[in-house]
Amino acid sequence: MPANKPQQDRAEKRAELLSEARRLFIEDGYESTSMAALAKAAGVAGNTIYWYFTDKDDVLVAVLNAVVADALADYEQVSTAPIAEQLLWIVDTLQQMRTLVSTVHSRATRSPAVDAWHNGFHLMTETLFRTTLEQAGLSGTDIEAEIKIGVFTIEGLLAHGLDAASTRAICQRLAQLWTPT
Amino acid sequence: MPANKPQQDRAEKRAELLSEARRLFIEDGYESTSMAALAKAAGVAGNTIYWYFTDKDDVLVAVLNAVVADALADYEQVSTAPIAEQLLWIVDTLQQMRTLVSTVHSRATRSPAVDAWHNGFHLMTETLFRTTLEQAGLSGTDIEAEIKIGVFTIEGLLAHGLDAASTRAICQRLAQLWTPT
DNA sequence: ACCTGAACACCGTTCAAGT
DNA sequence: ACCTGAACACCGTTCAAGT
Repeated sequence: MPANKPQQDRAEKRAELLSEARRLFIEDGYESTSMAALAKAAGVAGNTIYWYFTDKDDVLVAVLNAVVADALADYEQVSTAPIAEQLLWIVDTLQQMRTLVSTVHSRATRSPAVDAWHNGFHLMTETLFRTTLEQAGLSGTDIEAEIKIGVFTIEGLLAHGLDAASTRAICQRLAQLWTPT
Repeated sequence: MPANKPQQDRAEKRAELLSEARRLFIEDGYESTSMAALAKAAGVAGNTIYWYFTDKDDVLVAVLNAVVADALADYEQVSTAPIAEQLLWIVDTLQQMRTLVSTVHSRATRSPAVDAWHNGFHLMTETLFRTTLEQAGLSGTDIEAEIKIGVFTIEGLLAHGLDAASTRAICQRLAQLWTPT
């Protein structure tokens, strides 16, 4: 009868490990968090993690998905706001994974799993931008170039952690670029 | 009498180690190149490197300086070309350190030496952009925002290695943004 | 001053053994 | 199915010993 009970427990334990990983990766960084430290924080032996995740990069991908899922869940709040406000919101929301941006780029060159996640994230972001730009009535052959400029700028803002004033100015300049005169 | 002869030899040997490091870091990546592999390629014992460099990050900084120095030496060729051509040249030239871009961002969070280099590089690039934009007759309060957008876009192009057509389109769109109508 | 072999502390991961 | 202690191969770095 209880055919899904153990699965329930398994999912819960995985979620616990994931929660600890998310906290440690964001607080201390991916490289600074050893599998031993993660296991200790979760109260299990070092190698137990490998029963729930294939390797350390798999933990990273799970953390990234969790952070992005939370962000998307809150997106509706601003989905109808002006473009500049949307951009600012995206940067602020994803700022929590500031330290993970460089990690993703670094690991993507070595881990196929992280590379796949990175490609998917860019695809999603560019689709989001394209929709927004088209709704704003933008047209022309340069729309693809503008999307890339937008994505790269967001990525740069995330990675470098500028002060609030600069961040705001850049988002507004970017939005202005996309507002037909 | 030969007070500078040993220094000469020392500089040569350091240059040899640096040359091997530059090749290996760019070909195989920073993380994939162990200090042991670097030493073997240079024909010395593993720990000999530490007499010429303080640590692995110090080798990285030396490699980065060498690559940028070579690039700047060639810059005069295009310093009077149109802005779009200048941007394209910068991306093409620095493309050789494509794999190192993510490494720099990743290591900057852990190594003060790499962080210092990274800050200096951004300062240099932004100064270069500012000069170019002012010469182009651009003014306004948004000039700082535009510089950042430019730098982040270049960085994104370097890190992601887009195809030639996309790269060209983005550089032209960026240059167009900076050309007063 | 320069170079080395050997050791150190750490890392992600694997494996045989338990329940 | 799930968890563990112990081991493995590797890493950057240090140190005592040589010349």
